[in-house]
Amino acid sequence: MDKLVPLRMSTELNTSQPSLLTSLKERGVRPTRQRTAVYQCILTKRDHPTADDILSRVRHILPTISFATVYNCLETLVSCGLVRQVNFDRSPSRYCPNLSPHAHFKCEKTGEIFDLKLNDSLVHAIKDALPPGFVAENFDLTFNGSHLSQN
Amino acid sequence: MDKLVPLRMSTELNTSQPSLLTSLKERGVRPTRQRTAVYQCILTKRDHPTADDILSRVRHILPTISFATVYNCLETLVSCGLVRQVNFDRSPSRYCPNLSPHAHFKCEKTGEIFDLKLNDSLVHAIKDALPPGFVAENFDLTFNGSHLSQN
DNA sequence: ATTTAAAATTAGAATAATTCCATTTTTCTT
DNA sequence: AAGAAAAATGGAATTATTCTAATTTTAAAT
Repeated sequence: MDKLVPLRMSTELNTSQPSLLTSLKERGVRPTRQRTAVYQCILTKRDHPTADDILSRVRHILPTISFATVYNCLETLVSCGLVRQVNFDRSPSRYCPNLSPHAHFKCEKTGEIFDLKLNDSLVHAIKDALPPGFVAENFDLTFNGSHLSQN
Repeated sequence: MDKLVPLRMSTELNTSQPSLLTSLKERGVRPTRQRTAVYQCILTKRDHPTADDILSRVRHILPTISFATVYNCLETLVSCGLVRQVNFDRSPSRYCPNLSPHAHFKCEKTGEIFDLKLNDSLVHAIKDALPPGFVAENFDLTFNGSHLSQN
């Protein structure tokens, strides 16, 4: 498959959740059962699952789906800009359907990953950190720390 | 070896380059020939080398050094806060001796990685993106894009 | 200077996430 | 229904990194 150019940047504002069908068809990518199921998994439980997590979840719906297919589907969804791939250091990639501009926070105690909304002014300020001659397609902002759940 | 607590955060301002000997001794970590050589390699050619790059460079000085040792040394240097580990997606980790607050920009055309200085106000603004209850030890900001070298 | 114990280095095996490959299946178009 | 293109599949391959067990080096104590 050719590498697809995402229509949206990971840091671009996007309020309306685009439908899978629309987004895939726009690019002549077939909305197969596997792709639909993988996407639904990511949308339903938004806990930044790994490919491994996704495989076991999606197998409840499509018991014979393979690892290779999960990776293929994820690649397609990321290329289409429907899903963001989230990496913390070199741990397994995680997948996130939130397309609005946000950073990621990983709690070192629980391993939980949180989306942190970035407001427009910060997004602008970050882009302004680029000196002349540097043109960015996207940026990633990740935090490591601890999340104090107030009980 | 126990996990070391870095004295400095990756995002903390640090003008004086700390000496290897001082930083290691402060923590009771032995300044071996291998560690010294690995650190020198990273300092000398600041092109964000991978462990593989470092192995071949350091072998000019210590021809028998092993891969395991390079990884061990890098782990120690990172734990001591003398070196930052830089990750872009899931490609091999790169190593950076620049301890001042900076982001990383990867040129998709050339693969080059650039340090981008972050001024204090932006560092503050980024930390302010954390909602109450989130305490970050550090953050990483990475850009992907293209670098237009003006000729 | 020797001895000793802890720490560090080493080579090679092991691990694990991801990608590749060759084949089969599905899907679209005619 | 047939043919062609795309996608899915299982398993093998890849690769960065970590682990392991044995050896060597180091710093400290005698």
